[in-house]
Amino acid sequence: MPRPRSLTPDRIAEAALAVIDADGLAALSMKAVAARLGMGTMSLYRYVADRAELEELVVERVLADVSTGDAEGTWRERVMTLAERVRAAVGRHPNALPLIAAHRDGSPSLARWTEAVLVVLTGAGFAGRERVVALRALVAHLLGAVELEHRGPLGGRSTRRMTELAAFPLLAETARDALALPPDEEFRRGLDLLLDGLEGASRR
Amino acid sequence: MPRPRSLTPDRIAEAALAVIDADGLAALSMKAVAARLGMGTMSLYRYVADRAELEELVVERVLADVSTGDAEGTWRERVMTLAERVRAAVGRHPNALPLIAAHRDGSPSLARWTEAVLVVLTGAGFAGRERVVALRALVAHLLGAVELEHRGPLGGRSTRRMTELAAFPLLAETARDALALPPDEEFRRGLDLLLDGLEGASRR
DNA sequence: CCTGTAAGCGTATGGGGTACGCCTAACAGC
DNA sequence: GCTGTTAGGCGTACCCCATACGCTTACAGG
Repeated sequence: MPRPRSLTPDRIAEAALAVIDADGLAALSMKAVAARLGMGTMSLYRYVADRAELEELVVERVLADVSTGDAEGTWRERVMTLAERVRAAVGRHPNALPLIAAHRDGSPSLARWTEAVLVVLTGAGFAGRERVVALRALVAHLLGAVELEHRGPLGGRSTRRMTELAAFPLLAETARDALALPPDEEFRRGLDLLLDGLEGASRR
Repeated sequence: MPRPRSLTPDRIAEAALAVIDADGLAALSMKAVAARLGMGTMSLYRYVADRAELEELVVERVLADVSTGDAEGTWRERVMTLAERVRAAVGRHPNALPLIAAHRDGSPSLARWTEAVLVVLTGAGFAGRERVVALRALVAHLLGAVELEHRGPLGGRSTRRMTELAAFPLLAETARDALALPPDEEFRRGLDLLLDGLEGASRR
């Protein structure tokens, strides 16, 4: 038969991710990815329909690293573990975060992850609307926490600037406190607050 | 003196928001905004340094609508009210959500809102690291919930598609349950879970 | 009026995504 | 090995975008 394909979706995603990690999301272009693969720009279109599809490959590549097995302990410990795995995967490619937010609904790996969370929640006694609310609260919390961690406002550059805002004294004070709080601990304690609430709901 | 300015930042933000509301975020361009203001493209640059600054104007315009006064009741009711006001403001311009996520740290209105939340939290007994964690958890939850509400996966088009995923039975079942849950109720109940957890922490 | 200042804008540059069509590499069967 | 077929690789061209630069023009004070 004819000439064999020289690229796999995975190799393409890897190249795109390399561009994003090295030079930021703004540097992602068909040209840059093709160059890193040693091809001309238009050759990429043999493998992806358009830029959006390339972005989806990237997102899936990042989220495919998230394992959904081996979570041990009580249901809340297992939820925590699953959440931390997503956080870790995203943390490996923080520049890709806006892509992940934009394309997460198309990711099979995230669907797999969500199913795993639902297994745990169901085992904990959640069902029907309670379960919907619990799942969405967890996902919202995770999504927002990851976004906050990597895109201000209370975490780094802009936090430092906030410590000087005389007009907002509590904000300045809280920003100072925030600088001393390691991100891991902050994430864990924030999620613990939600899990406390969920535990109350599961007993009701 | 010389010729007077014919535009205000507010009029510019309004025009940009009109483009976004009518034709989506992808339609936002210097040209489209200038056209809506009855000017040539380059005239806009007399008022904003670049596209990023225009986007900041849009974000500030959306968030300036959020009132930080008049919140009544217990501290958790007041936090709920403040959160719902942000959700309502964003809901008025859902297409602008990615911009808000990108530029929220530059918004004075959001700083004002954050200060208001901190006043309530401080009044409830939160201080130091506890307060940092509480604030960040609330903001993360709000940010994530708003994003989930307006950009899938459990809310609309893609939710409907998920009801048919045989490979993920719980996801399909949960998606079906989600379709019957009004967004207002979902938001309120999700935030209530977190507030339950915060209430426990405030008593400790 | 005349002049200085800043508003308004036309043009040009450099980049991006991608439709289209050519050339050619690689394989199957003979 | 020769040949025909198929799809890979890519050059060109188009349109849209942001924006640097410099010209032209409107206005206000002398």
